[in-house]
Amino acid sequence: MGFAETFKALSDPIRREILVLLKKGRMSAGDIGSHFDMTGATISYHLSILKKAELVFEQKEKNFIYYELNTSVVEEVMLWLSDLKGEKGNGKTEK
Amino acid sequence: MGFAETFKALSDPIRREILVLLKKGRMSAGDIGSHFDMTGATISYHLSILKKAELVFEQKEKNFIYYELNTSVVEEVMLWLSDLKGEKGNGKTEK
DNA sequence: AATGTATTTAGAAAAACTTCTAAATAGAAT
DNA sequence: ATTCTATTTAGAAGTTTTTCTAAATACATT
Repeated sequence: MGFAETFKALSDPIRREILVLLKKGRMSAGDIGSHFDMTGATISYHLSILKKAELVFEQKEKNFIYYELNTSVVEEVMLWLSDLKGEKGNGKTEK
Repeated sequence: MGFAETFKALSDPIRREILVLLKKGRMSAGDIGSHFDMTGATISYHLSILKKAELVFEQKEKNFIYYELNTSVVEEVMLWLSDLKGEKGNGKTEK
């Protein structure tokens, strides 16, 4: 939770691309990594940040770890932006 | 445009708070600064980042500079998130 | 013209971020 | 049990971000 972590996670292009990949469905860390020209360790670092932001969750299976998009947090961010835009809502604000 | 700059701008809590302040209407740099325990120079730095991200625009008047929220970029971010979530929307960006 | 007010720019220091290599962990297959 | 495969953790290097102080700019007022 906390918009700080969520927006920070979204602020990196690699991490946004990972999220877009996950739109199609869950993927293992290795499969995700194969889309980028970086070491597995670096991908693991990015996944850990997405996980901390709760933008993804993981499922261990055999010796793979699958990552899946968590759309509910995406929704929360949209609500914050919607409120910023001055959408009806209840006028509550959070930083 | 460029989501990189936009999300990066949104990733800082001070900058998000500035945007929330601007919900009520335009404010001068000084008025914005008075809400925070930081030097005017630092506020100016944050405003420059919001400006680069086009999340705000400025209007010079006398020797004041007024800042105002740019809701259209907020809207674009919402669309990106909506697409990520797999919304149908207007079908602009499918996969 | 001189001073004051509002804001930005420059430069520097500290903290945070991104990336790598190398090593560690955990489960699967031989 | 040993080795292979998938992934993470640790430590270090380079880069970027955030903040400050001090100086600069620009307009307004005296």
